[in-house]
Amino acid sequence: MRNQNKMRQSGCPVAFSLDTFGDRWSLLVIREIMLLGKTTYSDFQNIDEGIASNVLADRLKHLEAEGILAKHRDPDNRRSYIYSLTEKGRDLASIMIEIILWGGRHDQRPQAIRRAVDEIKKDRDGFEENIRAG
Amino acid sequence: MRNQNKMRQSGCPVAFSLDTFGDRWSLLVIREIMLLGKTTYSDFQNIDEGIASNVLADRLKHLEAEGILAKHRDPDNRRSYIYSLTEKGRDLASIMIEIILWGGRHDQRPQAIRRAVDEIKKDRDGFEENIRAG
DNA sequence: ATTATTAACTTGTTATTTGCAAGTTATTAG
DNA sequence: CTAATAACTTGCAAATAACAAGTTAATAAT
Repeated sequence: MRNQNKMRQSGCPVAFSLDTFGDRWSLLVIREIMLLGKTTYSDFQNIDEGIASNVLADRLKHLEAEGILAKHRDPDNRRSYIYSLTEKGRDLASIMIEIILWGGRHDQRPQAIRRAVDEIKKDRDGFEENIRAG
Repeated sequence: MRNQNKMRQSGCPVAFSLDTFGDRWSLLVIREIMLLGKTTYSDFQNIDEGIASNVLADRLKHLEAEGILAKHRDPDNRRSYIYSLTEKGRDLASIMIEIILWGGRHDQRPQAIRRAVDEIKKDRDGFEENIRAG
């Protein structure tokens, strides 16, 4: 794995947070679950940004170990697993929202997708409560 | 450099944000400037978490290219440069605050430093305005 | 009942990035 | 004039990531 499990023990809450969920792929997986309702390994493999299979496996394992994600069998299909956010994972909602809003403010590209940005601007609290409800 | 400059063009604001500032070292450098008043290359080299010199140079270059940091000569010492946050960089304040708060909520380690957490809890708006004032 | 397909990974290999030690250049301090 | 310092850069080994292919168990199709 990477750097995250070394836990440099600086005691800083920022470093702690980053060690727990702060890398590109972890946050994109969290986005998929939190915002796009994706739940399975194959859902994540289809992420637009294209994650490698071994890296995805590594990140899922790490996020589960950190208590951000939970993994359960799919009751309707014994070869599937369903990944979901734990309470601790849903508590990332406000960070995710701020990341989206910042992106919305500074992304000038024509292909920028504004859907989530607009939704949050319209009713931020509702958006957040919705995530936290699980 | 890494991955960040590939800009996978997914159009997603989360991916955009992560490509701009979303890796461990970038965020730790931003923490140093935003919260600890550090401004120089040698300040950053002394980060508790221990960043490699070549990686630091890479991240500073990237953050400057992305318009998060500005680099100016130190008027009092011609061999120094002073790095500072741009408006766009200071606009990361709310993300940083949420990251700190999340860390504060979930870091159970005895050595966890609560200073910033407590300050933000006491007066979040003041804390944020202070950062945004530059 | 076989065979094909799917889901979730794992493995092997190559490419990229990181970490670490040392070196460079332009100041500034003694 | 010599030693330090600031900000990098370079070289190289080690760790990670990307890419392609393979494995195993379970479901779907014939």
